[in-house]
Amino acid sequence: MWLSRSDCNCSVFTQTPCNDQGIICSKSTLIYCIGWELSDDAKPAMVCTANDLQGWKDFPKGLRVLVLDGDRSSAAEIGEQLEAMDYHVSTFYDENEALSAVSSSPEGFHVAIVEVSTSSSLGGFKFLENAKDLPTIMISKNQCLNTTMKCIALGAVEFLSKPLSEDKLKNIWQHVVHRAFNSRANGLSESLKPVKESVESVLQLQTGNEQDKTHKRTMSIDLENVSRFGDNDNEQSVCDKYPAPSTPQLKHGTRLLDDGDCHEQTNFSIEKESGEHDGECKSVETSCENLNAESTPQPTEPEETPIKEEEDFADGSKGERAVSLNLQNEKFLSNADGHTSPKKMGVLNDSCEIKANRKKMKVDWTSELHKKFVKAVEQLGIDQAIPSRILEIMKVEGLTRHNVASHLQKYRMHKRQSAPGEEDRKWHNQRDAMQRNFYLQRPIMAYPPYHSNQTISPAPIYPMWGQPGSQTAAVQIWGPPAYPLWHPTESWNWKPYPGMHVDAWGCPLFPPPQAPGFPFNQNIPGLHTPKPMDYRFSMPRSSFEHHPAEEVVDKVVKEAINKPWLPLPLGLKAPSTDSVLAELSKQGISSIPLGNKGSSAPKPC
DNA sequence: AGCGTAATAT
DNA sequence: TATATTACGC
Repeated sequence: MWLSRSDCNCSVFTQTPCNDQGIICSKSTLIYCIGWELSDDAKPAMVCTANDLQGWKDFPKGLRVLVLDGDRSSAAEIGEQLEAMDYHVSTFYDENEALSAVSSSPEGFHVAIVEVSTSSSLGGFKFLENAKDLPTIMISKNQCLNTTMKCIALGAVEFLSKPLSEDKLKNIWQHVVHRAFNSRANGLSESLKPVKESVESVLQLQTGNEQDKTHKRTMSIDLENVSRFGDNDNEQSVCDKYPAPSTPQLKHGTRLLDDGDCHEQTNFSIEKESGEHDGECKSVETSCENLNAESTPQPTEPEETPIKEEEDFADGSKGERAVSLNLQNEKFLSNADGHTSPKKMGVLNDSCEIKANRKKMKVDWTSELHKKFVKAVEQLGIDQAIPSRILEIMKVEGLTRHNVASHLQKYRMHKRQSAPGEEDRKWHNQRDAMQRNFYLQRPIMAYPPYHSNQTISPAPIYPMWGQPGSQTAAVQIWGPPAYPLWHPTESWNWKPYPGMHVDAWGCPLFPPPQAPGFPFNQNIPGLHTPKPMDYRFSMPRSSFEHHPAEEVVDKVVKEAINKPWLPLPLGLKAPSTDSVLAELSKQGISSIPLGNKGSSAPKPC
């Protein structure tokens, strides 16, 4: 059985197969409709029986729409379309008339549709700026991104291109409901309450709350009863910060951030959809997090735990938030998905913070924490260093034996894989690379992968949110990042020459060359070998970026260095002492501190 | 039960 | 990628 659009006027309902209980409205649909997401326990509520659909009967009939279009024929056409949908239409050709109508009768309109023309007057903008209490949809014949952006920036809830179709118009009620549910509690105007209550009422019926069935009524009636939608106080309503969902069918300027995987207009994947709403419906997160909280064990003192929590973002990628402990201050890493949008910044953190306490948490092995760890390991000695004892010595609240075991596993692996004295640098370099990468790429938003290495791109049809060479663009558009960048003094990862610091794996040996096999790879033709001075500014040289030959050589050389007691692999000759010394001399190294530190020295067989 | 390790998941 | 989780053998 399928839910057809005609069965339910809520036109964003996705068509979802269901069991014989009735009709399943998708999760995303409900988010759109009601502004909050039902918990897993309440999932049966998403099963709409034919009877329940009565609650939405005639919805959204009666929506009062103000139309402002200087072009009379165009205005008439829009009016006809809207009336055909049982909306009540008030048409204006002049922004001043429209504004005075709104101010004299604020209860008269639920939503405005305003034409903005690039050629003639700026009346549309004037109306937009002066009727902030009214959810306003801007329309234009020209799909100019600049205009679109301006409209949205000025507070429009949506931008639609003309000609308007029924598909475009039938979802405009969402903006009304969205505003009703997303105004601050203290800013919720009396006129919004009926809308909210109506929706709640119907939804409670759907959740099987029998006692509410007596209050069953249709949305069309409730919309008629709404007096007005404006906020009474001067406080900016939340909806200004979280625009209502765009009409799903449309691919216009406001959805340029789509990463190319736009689905059929009414066929959103639940995962993606719910992700997109992470930032828009606070109550969505609250409800589902409560559930998560019950199943996810919490640290005894979360505020003292070096914990990160992961956040899912719209594109499925994740960001992390570090909730710091007694070791350092809280720092936000924000999302690394490059998909940041204004609606996800700033106030949005409210919901994110709620979320923060729910999800699995990661230990952020910061420099200091790692130091503590290493200190404990060294104190215990390599033989006695077992997770439980390390944990005892570290005395970090919130840290679990499992955390330590996991870190210990990695620690030992690194010790095994790295040459003595090289470990430290290697460890640091890895994090260096990662975080340089993080720093460089973070501001790049929604940048197609095939552009990633492009330094000169053709004039884009749409603006890029950031690209190599213009990374500041995104920041300029959306304001400063919501996350502080890594602070050098706080992080071991930003030391200019991390290898010179002995706070991790062992004793540093050399200034950081590009790869362990420094005497060799520099002689391989075609390999880019930055000078030491370039080191800090070069892009991270992960194994993925290495030339395959370089990677192989690195591996072989590393092996040879790690296990000098083994014969050299076939085809690899030991460098002559002279060549090594010459190379070292070239790099400004006159002596080699071969002394290894403590137990980290490998014992030859 | 705790540990080490490897594989796998997040 | 880093870290967590899991499975397994000890």
